[in-house]
Amino acid sequence: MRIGELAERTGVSRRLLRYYEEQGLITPTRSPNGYREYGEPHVDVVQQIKGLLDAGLPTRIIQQLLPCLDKPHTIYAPFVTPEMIVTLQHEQARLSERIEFLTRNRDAIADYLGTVLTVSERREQITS
Amino acid sequence: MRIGELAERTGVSRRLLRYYEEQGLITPTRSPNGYREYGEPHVDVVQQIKGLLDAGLPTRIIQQLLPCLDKPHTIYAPFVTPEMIVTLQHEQARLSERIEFLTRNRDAIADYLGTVLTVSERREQITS
DNA sequence: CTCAACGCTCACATCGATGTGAAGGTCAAG
DNA sequence: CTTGACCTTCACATCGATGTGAGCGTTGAG
Repeated sequence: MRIGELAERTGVSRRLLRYYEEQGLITPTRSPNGYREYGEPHVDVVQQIKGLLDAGLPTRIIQQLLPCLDKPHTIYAPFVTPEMIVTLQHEQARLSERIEFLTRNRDAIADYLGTVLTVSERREQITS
Repeated sequence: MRIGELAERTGVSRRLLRYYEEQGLITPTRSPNGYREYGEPHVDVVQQIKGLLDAGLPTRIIQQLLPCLDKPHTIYAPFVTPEMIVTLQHEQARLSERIEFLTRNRDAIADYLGTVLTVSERREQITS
């Protein structure tokens, strides 16, 4: 498919799709006329990228992460340098921290909402 | 304490502390001479802000979140408008999505690392 | 053939989070 | 009284993620 269709199916603008490519996150092939050609798997990859970006990860990290996020679990082991492993472990730890932090905050909000809602319920009973 | 100490204790630059204030996230008092004066609780708040920012939340959301993230669980209920509640519920949902997404990805990396490490162990046994 | 809809590249604009520095005020130690 | 280490405001710079548009090529339908 071409860039327009992919944009529509992923909700990511054409501009950004080209940007992702520039950042080395996706590498579509080119038709003879120079048009970018995307395959079906790109839909998932782009959504993955979008999600990670939304989650606050920078593209240069996403680039490191992507190769180990595909389903068929291809073994890239021979190409994996020790440095990459270290980077991945490091990133994994950072992800965990982030998750923990967000969870704590979400739970705090839940608590708060719980309290607030109970109180306003009580108030409703009184005023009614 | 003044801005320098707070910066040192939180690891957040003076510049950013002023920026947070400009964004309405913290409101230090002023000494007669115009210097910003921070209290002990600001240390925690600033670290909270830093964490949320690192987690990818924009300041305008953090501003909404902060009032319900303090420990003594003050009841702000009387001041809470229905719109704010809706916003909070919405933000809570978004946080959950983010958490879920990050968790999935972290686990995928864990899987990958698991596989890669096992393979390289096996290789070591062979070559040794 | 022409026109609309799409694609391409390139470049400049914006926005939020930050850095950096200028020009000046405050204050404590020597 | 001076010097150095703070503080102030203001403004411009940068960086990453995005938008927008100009100028031009491609393609398919009428």
